[in-house]
Amino acid sequence: MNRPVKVRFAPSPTGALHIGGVRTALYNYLFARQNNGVMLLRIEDTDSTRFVPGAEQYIIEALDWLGIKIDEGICMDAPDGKGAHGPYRQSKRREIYHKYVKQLLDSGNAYYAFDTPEELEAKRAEIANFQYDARTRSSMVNSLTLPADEVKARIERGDKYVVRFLVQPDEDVHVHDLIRGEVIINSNILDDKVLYKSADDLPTYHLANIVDDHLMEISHVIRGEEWLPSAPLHVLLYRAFGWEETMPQFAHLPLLLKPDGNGKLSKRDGDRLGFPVFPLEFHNQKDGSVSSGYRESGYFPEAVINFLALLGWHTTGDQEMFTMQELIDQFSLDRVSKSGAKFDYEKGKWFNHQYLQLKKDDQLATLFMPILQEKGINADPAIVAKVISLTKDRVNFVPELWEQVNFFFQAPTEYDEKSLKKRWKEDSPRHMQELLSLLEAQSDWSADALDATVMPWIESKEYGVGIVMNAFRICLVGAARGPHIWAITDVLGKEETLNRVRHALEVLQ
RNA sequence: GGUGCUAUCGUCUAGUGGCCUAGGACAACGGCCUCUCACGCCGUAAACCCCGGUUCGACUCCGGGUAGCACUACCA
Repeated sequence: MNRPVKVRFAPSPTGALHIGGVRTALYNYLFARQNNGVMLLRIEDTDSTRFVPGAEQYIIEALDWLGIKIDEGICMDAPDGKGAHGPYRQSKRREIYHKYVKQLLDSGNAYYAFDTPEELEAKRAEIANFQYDARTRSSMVNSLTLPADEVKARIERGDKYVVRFLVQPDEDVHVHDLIRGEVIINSNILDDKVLYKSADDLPTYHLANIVDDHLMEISHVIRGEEWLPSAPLHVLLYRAFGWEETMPQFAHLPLLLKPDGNGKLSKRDGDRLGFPVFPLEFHNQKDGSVSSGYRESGYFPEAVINFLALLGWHTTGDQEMFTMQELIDQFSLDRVSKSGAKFDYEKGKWFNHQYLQLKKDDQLATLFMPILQEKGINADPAIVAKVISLTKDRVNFVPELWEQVNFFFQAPTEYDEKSLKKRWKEDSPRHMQELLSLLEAQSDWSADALDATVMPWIESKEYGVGIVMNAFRICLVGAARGPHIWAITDVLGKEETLNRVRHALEVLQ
């Protein structure tokens, strides 16, 4: 059966979008685009207790920043969703779920259960590995054990109840996974999952997910590996609804793991190791916490995409740099690895370095200007672009440019001690005095002309190029670093250069 | 505990029975370049989890171990 490709990304608005979620969204997007399919965004807000204000907007903004475009559902230009299958927020779909829960109840695939959370808890404490299933449901309080009229009476009286899925025992359930192949799980280990919660009159993930994917005509469910254990339940649900024919194909993605140690990557790991685990900075309105983001850290979206795409997927060959279009062209689910990938932040930095080198100097200047202004510097964009061209190859991020270029805009007020110790010699003041006189007389300030004046002078005096130039550098920069010296004098100009030498001569002895 | 998934350099991975004395990238280390710091370039070190089996031949296939991970909620 060849259905049009339609995938969905269905996050819960419970906080900032985790980087693992971003990768899931990315793989969905790549798959959709490659197959001329549709990418849908649905908000799974069926847990009213975990709802975080602003999280949904955050998700939309993050995907937009990364260039993951949404064709249907909630998106930037349609905050309430666009498409023929709305609403796209599960909390707005209560009536729809009511209808389908009833269908399951009527067909005998689900039943009412009156056990309270406390009773269940007690049961779990009492019986090790207690599971609500074929073995135990007969000893619980539900519509299978209660007389029909009492069930009716309880419901009418307003007793709290949940609806549970009736799982038939002793059956091998087959799940065909596009990445892992055939996964077989016996129904005995499945419990009678709650499909409908009493607490907030909303379905659980399992029910809502199946109903929505069916109604929204999803062809492929590409999601994290944490869902693999419940995939058989989902298959059973499709069957119970009579939707097996159009059941989506499944692909369960490997998890993103901690850079060190074991376990999946968490927000805490980012805090602990000093890197963001969220695409954008997030201000949690619920608990007041602030989490750093890739965008605010100076990452380019292309770099994040490239980095993430390769964490769990690779083609044959040695290509490392991929544009979004190349990823779309080359992506394939059967080349997604089966094992989890440790999150290697260092490689992420390298990707950003590569993309930064690819940018034009004036683009970088535009990005850097606000940072300069923050430092109280109003510079000519052309000069900024010029100094960036001299220094960009030594940084990974735009904000790092500051420490590379600051001396172009601010004369050194103090001099790096280590540099002085190593490069400021006993003769340096005398050398600089002589150099000063030489440069004062210099009319042509071009790099070539300066070189033609200074080098022969050093040679004739036998001072040593390194000795003089490094001392000169300390005068101009304040430390032993920076681009080629004539590139620096070129930007500084004659007067500023001379002033810096004079100042150094006053301060340094 | 139960169930499932997974297993190549420190990390991300290439490898689909002979092309493998296992390739690339990040990180590490060394060298070159050089007025400095970087970048860049060149190079070095670094891996097939273990044990069986199948086969003329296993990193590749099968079985068993082991280890890691995930799930095991009226959370998603």
